[in-house]
Order: sequence, then structure tokens, then C-alpha cells
Amino acid sequence: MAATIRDVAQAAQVSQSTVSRALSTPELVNPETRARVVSVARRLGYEPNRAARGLITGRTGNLGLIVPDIANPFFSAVVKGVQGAARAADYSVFIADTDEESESEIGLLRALSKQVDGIILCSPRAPDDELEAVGPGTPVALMNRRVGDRPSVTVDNADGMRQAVEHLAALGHRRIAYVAGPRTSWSNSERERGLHRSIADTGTDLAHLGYFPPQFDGGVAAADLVIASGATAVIAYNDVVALGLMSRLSARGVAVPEGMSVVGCDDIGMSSMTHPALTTVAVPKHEAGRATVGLLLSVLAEGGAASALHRELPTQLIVRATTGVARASDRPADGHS
Amino acid sequence: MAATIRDVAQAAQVSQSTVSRALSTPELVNPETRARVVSVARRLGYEPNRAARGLITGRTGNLGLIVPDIANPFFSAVVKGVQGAARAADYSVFIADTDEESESEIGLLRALSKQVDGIILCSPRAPDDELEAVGPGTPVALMNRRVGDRPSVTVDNADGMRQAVEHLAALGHRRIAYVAGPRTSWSNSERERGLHRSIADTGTDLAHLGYFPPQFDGGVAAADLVIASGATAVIAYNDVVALGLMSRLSARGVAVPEGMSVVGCDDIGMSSMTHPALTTVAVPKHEAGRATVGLLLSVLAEGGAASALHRELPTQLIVRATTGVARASDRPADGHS
DNA sequence: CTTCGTGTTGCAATCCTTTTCATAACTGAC
DNA sequence: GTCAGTTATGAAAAGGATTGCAACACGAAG
Repeated sequence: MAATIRDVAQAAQVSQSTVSRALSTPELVNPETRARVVSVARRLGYEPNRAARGLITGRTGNLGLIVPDIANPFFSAVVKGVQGAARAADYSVFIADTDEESESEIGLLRALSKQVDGIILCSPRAPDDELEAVGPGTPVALMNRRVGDRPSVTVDNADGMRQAVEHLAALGHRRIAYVAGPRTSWSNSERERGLHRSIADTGTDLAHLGYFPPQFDGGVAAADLVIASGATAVIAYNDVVALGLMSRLSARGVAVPEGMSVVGCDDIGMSSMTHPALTTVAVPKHEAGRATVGLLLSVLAEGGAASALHRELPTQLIVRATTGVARASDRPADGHS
Repeated sequence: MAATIRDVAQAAQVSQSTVSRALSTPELVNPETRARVVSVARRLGYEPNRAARGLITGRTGNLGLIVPDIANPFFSAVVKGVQGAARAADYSVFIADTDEESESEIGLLRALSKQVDGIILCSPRAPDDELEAVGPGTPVALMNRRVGDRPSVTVDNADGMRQAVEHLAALGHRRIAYVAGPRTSWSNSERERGLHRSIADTGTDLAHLGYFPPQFDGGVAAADLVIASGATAVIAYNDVVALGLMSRLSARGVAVPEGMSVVGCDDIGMSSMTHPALTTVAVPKHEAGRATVGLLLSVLAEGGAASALHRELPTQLIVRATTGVARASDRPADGHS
């Protein structure tokens, strides 16, 4: 059996209270006593029982993280960021995967809320009001979405779109297609917002296609529409979609970037490894995970009435090899071939 | 505040014990009473406090899962399998990512073992004896690895290699390269074992290359060696490596499968989406995750002295488009061009 | 009529820690 | 020399659920 606080107390000739204090509020105990207690505790391999502690403090030391799809490289990067930051603060994290279904999202939310101190909800599909599913006692921090004044971390998607559009416009593209992600996705609508503005600013033309599922197959399905749209460049909702797009473009005999420029979003690891390497709007995934944990922890600590409740992280266009000058036979006039 | 067992007891006019029993051992209480208690409990939204329960039962209701890299599609598939099975049994799972470092593996193991009922170790790296890091009270189930008589779930890697080699031999390949994964990986050595046997059985020739890191870059690095080896076909440690391989082969102007047949392992989602689609030895990742949870849970239930402690899952060669007949100018004699 | 199961229920102990409150010793000031 | 004010420690009360043990009622068996 593991050593309990009583064992330590006996061995160190002090009361349980002193042991508890020596370990959690060292400044309250005499340095000598503290040293003795600490050394005994180490010798006995004592570690406070989390259940017992949780019972009285009401906290679990756990965080919950809900993601749509852990197999999606975007989210696995976020997960790593969250894990790292949580571990640094001595929190453990439960990860729940909704498999892109918003129903299970709510169920998970409810189940999770009982056993964690706070929840990170990562780019949720579920309608706003269903955030109420989680009890009022459990703070929620949102990532990649903004709902009311709940604490959240977002990335500047609109600015990312601006960078992408300006880049394409500078290459001479006049008509740009956008392969949209899920309709209910907050980041998708942010991207569309930025897109529309930049399109207007640069005097280019937009072909809005979709909505498509944010997976490889979504890109495959969208490719033919992109070709038919008469656009010479396409921006995809994310890199995985862009990969699907390129796969089908290649099957259709459209060379990238000669026949079609392609821009992704997120900058997942794969993107730099494709042929040609993907130009993409990089999102600081790791950092976003860390920042959201930081935010949640600060809410936890200050009991809500606190500090900055929102952070927006920058995006950065990374130009690789899938974007090039618009093809000579550019035809903004007749729409499509 | 959440409802406690006392609230339910009062409202239902019974003692706390009866409430507890009505919910956890229903057969011990009068059907009428039980119905009343259950209905009151639901009305009050009562859910037993996990910390309090854990304190007395000594169990947490949590499982730990340790994987080398959650961003690796192989492991994220396993994670999903584990999650599903665990949830079905009303367990939550902590996931820890070692980032392919075996040192952090031990630390994580130790930290995790305090707050879970059992651990699934899904990572082949750490030396066998370091499994001792986890306290004797916490059962460990191994996946993709066999150590002594610890409970474990493995896949029949050797047979997978046999299928691959026979497939290639039937296509006329006489010299086959193998791009090895990490030296300390259990599944790598199993694959090598199966490989050597099948190579002998089919009278083909083996070029053993490596060891390489099990990532895209590993495949890229291996490609030139493969070409130089004079082999007309190559089997990669896993699909990600195979992808890296193909990327570099293409850059070197070697067509797949005309100039080189490529076989991967694992069958990650990406594999069917590449051009050409990857022939691979499929591993039942989801099922493996589920099976390992099942094993661990049975150990947990029966206190160790129990049932089958080992399960081996079959592998299945999936022939897609990266394997073809050996090129006409096959040259087993002069080694390489 | 007593006795013995059997089926239900309640009492109370227990799990281990944190934390409030009280006690005690000691310091420094008046 | 007394009193207020620290500082250091201990005793004991939660905290919420589970569970062994006792008690009770009831019908059956002797």
C-alpha cells in the first residue's frame, strides 16, 4: 500500500496537519520541521491521494479537452500544445474526440464536466446555446471560436486570408476560388469574412464553393468545381482539403501551380512534404493550445472576475511551391473554359 | 451545488446506504424502493461524486494511455479505438504523448500510475525493465509489444511480412529492400523476423536498410539507399516512411510501380489517397485499441489471476497501386545499375 | 410456538486530505 | 510584569460515497 499522510506524520513525529502544510504551504511551518517532514515524505515515497484531496478541495486537477477529430493533424498539434501547458501546471488532461458529430459533443461535455476543473472546447460545431450543457461550476475556454464573452483564444483568420489573397493578386490572379469548410464552423465564417473584404480590396473576383467536409475527400469532391469555376487559384479551408484538391487536380491533368495555384490553411506537417510543397496560411497551433490552457487556468485561479478573457494569435502566410503566376490564358471575362 | 447522496436519501425517504445500493447494486433493494430512489435521483440530477467514490473504493475510473506520438496517424487511430472501448465501460482515459522520447515515458508512467486504475502502454521504445517504473498496484497492458508474461495485444507482423513478400515474389521481384524502423522497436524486430523467414521461403534476396526514424523524413533519407541497393521492390517499416520514400523516389525520377514497387505497413488513412495509392499491410488499429482495453479491464476485474493474457490480431495485405510486376531489366546478378 | 432463513433497510465506520480553530510558546512594547 | 501580536503546531471537523454489520419483518419449517 502507498504511504498516507499519517505514516509520514508518525515517522516525522508531527501531526498530519503539519505534514499537509509542510508540503502545500511551506511558509507556514518552521524550516527545521519542514525539512524533516519533506525528507521523511520523500523517503516513504509519499504522494497525496488525489481523490482525498479532491474531495475536500473540490478540485480534480484535471482539464478536459474536446476536439472534433484527433486524427486530424491540426488538432493533434493543438493537443500537444495543451498537454504541454497543462503538464507544466501540474494538470492532467482528458481528451474527448467527437468524431465531428455535434451531438456527441454535448454528451461528452456533460460527462466531462463532472470530473474536470475546466474544459477547453476546440472549434466546436455545436450551436452556441448548447454550451449551456456544461454545468455553471465548470469554466469553459473556447479555442477557434468566439461566443459571447466566454474566454477564448482565436487566430486572426481574416488577416490570414488577406495575406493569401494579396499574394495571389500579386501573382496576377484575377479570379480566386474558395473551398469552404463546414457551414457552422466559426473559423470558416471568419475566413469568409476576411476573404470577402480582401477580394474587394484587391479588386479580384471570388468563386465561393461548398460547403465541404474538412477532410481529404472534401477536397477531392471540390476539385472539379474549382476547375469549372474558371478560377486560376484556389484557397482551401484547410491543408487536408488542399491535399485532396491537389490529388484530384493531378488526376484531372491540371498542373500545380502552372494550371492552378493552391493555398491551404493551418500548415500541418504534411504540407511541406508534398510535391510540390504547399503554400499555406500557418496557424500557431501549439501556441494556441498553450494559450487556451493559460486562459483557462487564469479563470480558474481568479474565479472568473479577471484579466484578459480573449487572445487573438497572428497567422502567417508561408509561400512554398503551389502558388505561381497566373497562367497566360487568364480569362476573367468569359468565366470558365 | 450538485446534489449529494444525502439529498437524494432525504427526498426519497430512505437512508444513504439504500440510495447507494439502489444505484450500484440494484438487486439488493426492493423494486419499489429502487424505482422511487432512481426517479428521485434523476429528478435531482444526482451523480455520485467520483472523488468520494474513489476515496473509498480505491479506484479512479480512469485509464492511462501512453503513445509515442499522437500526431502519427497510426496512433491516433489506436487512440480512437481505446477511447471508444473505455467510454463504453464508463472509464475515462488520460492520454500521454512521449514525443518519441523514452525518458519522458518513464516519468509519465510514474506520474500517471497514481491516478489511473490501469495503463495501456502503446509504445515500443522504452527498455523492458523500465516497465517497473509503474507501481505494482497498477496493471499495465502492452500493445504492439510482448514483455515476459504481461498482458498484451499484438498484431501478426511476421505474417504480414509473409503476405507482402509472397505478393512481391509472385510479381517477379527477386531482390527486396526493407527500410527498417527504430532498432529498439518490438514490431520492427517482429517484421524483420517474418521477413527473413519469408525471404528464405520464397528464395528471394533481402537488402536490409536502416535503422531509420519512423517518419516521413526517414523514408526520404532511405530512398537513395533503396535505389542503390539494386532491389526492385521495397517494404517500408510503416506507411509514413513509405510516403517519404515515394516522395524521394519521384524526385529521383524513379516511377512507382514501374521502376520500383513499394509496400507500406499499417494502412493509415492517407495511404489510399496518394497517387498511386499505396499497397500496404493493414493493421487493425482500432480493434487493437479496443482489444487492449478489454484485456486491461479483465485484468482489473479478476485481479490478475485470469483468462487469456495475450491476443494476437491478424494483418492483411491490401494491394493497391504501388506494386507491379518487376521491371524487365531485372538484375539480381550485377547488384545495381 | 420457537427457530431459522431470507429479503430489506439503516447505522456507523472508513477512505485520506485539507482547513478552521484553538492552544501554546515566544517576542517585543508599554 | 503584563498584554498584544506573532509564529508554530495540534485536534478535530468536514467532504461524499461505500460497505460490513446489525436489525427488523415475514413466512416457513420443525
